[in-house]
Amino acid sequence: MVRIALVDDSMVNRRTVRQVLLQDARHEIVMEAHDGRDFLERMESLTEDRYPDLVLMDLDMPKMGGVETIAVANMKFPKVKYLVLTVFDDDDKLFDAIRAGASGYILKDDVSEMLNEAIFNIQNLNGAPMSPAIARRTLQLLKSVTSKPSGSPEGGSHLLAALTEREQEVLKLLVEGKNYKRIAEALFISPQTVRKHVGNIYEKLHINSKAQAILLAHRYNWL
Amino acid sequence: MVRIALVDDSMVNRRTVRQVLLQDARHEIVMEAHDGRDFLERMESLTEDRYPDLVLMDLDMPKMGGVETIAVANMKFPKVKYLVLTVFDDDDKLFDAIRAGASGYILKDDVSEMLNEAIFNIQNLNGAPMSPAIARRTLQLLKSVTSKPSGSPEGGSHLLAALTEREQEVLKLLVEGKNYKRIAEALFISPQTVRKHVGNIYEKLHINSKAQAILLAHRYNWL
DNA sequence: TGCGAAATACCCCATTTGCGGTATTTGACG
DNA sequence: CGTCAAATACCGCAAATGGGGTATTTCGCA
Repeated sequence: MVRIALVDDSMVNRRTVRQVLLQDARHEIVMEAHDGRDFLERMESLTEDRYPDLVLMDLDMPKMGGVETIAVANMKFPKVKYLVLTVFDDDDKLFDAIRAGASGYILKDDVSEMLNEAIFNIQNLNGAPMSPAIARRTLQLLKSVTSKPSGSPEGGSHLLAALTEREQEVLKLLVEGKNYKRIAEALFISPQTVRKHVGNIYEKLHINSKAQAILLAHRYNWL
Repeated sequence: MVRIALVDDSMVNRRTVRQVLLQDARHEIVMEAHDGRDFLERMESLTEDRYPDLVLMDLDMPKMGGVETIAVANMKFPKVKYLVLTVFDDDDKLFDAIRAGASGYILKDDVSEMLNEAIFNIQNLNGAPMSPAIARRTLQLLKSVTSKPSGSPEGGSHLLAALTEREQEVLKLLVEGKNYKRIAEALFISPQTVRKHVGNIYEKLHINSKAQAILLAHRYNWL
């Protein structure tokens, strides 16, 4: 069963989507929210085992829009996937949503044709479903930014190279905002070991806090 | 009718693809070539009205690879669409193919399931069909080259607007990696007050650590 | 074969942070 | 004048973090 949350301010839209969703018996709607704030609050009141697997998110909502919501939710609930369902097909919205961490982007026009397939793709193939028109824009965007930026990470790459592979793995998770315990869980090692690695990393990079690690990582584009 | 060309050095592959293609009676195979050079030569011997509408292109071929071929062909025959069919799902190949002008990118594993649908998308919806895994990579690439086009303070700062001016000042210093004491010094207030502000900020942004604040700030380009 | 780098794991301790409160002052606005 | 939001400031406590160690195992390579 795929546990799904709907976030859309229009009840009519939710109703439509619900109808399409429930055509597939493996889908289960476990939450409905009418805006981003509402969604976050509902999530925060849940234990992890009750989280949805997938959130279908409208973009244009009062109080807190879809992009901001995805950005925040992606940090707090990184295992949950976010699929944008919207009427907007402009580059800015698409770009923002992708940057915020959306796993897919589907136009409402296409919902009835491809929503269920898209959910299957996200869940089982770890794919990134997009409406055809969106896919096309994505390629164009990707092509247009393909100007080979001059900011080649020369100063930083040699810094990174000073780290062992394991240390780089740890750093990556650290930069994602995870604490020692979560990093330990992700790497199947003890939190103590993580702390040791982090200590070594700090020494090699000449820094002394998590905040500085995140800053450095972003400055040198280790995203 | 969609006029289609197959370019693949393996006859077995061509045979497989042909079989899938011809399931749809609207498809017509007008050319088969075994590498890029072969394809270009055949194209050059044709009058424009005999060009294919769509070329299914393998990437790994002797003499002339798919990427170079697409790049050249796209210049010489700009009306023809190029759809990559390959076993490679690595970023470099994908990136190169898109830059060269591919209209879509499908993994050979997915051919039987989505090739015909992909062709329909390209022809009729002007879409850009991709295997789900490829779509995912595309999004990641797009995200990684996100250099922020223009400072759109409107785009995603809905969240930021929820903060008071003072809170925004505090957040800025927080994101620079300063601890409470340093922030307090910078703003000529007590560290206790800073902590209070930070608490309020976290509540408004629905986050709960300095690391998340830094991540969010960078995601929205409050650099 | 033995050395050293890397990874693992644990210890102690001081500081920082997140989170729950309460309280006072100030300024804007009806 | 009352009130409400914002800014200021403090208290306490538990958890997370940074900094200083030590010890064991593994593995490549000189």
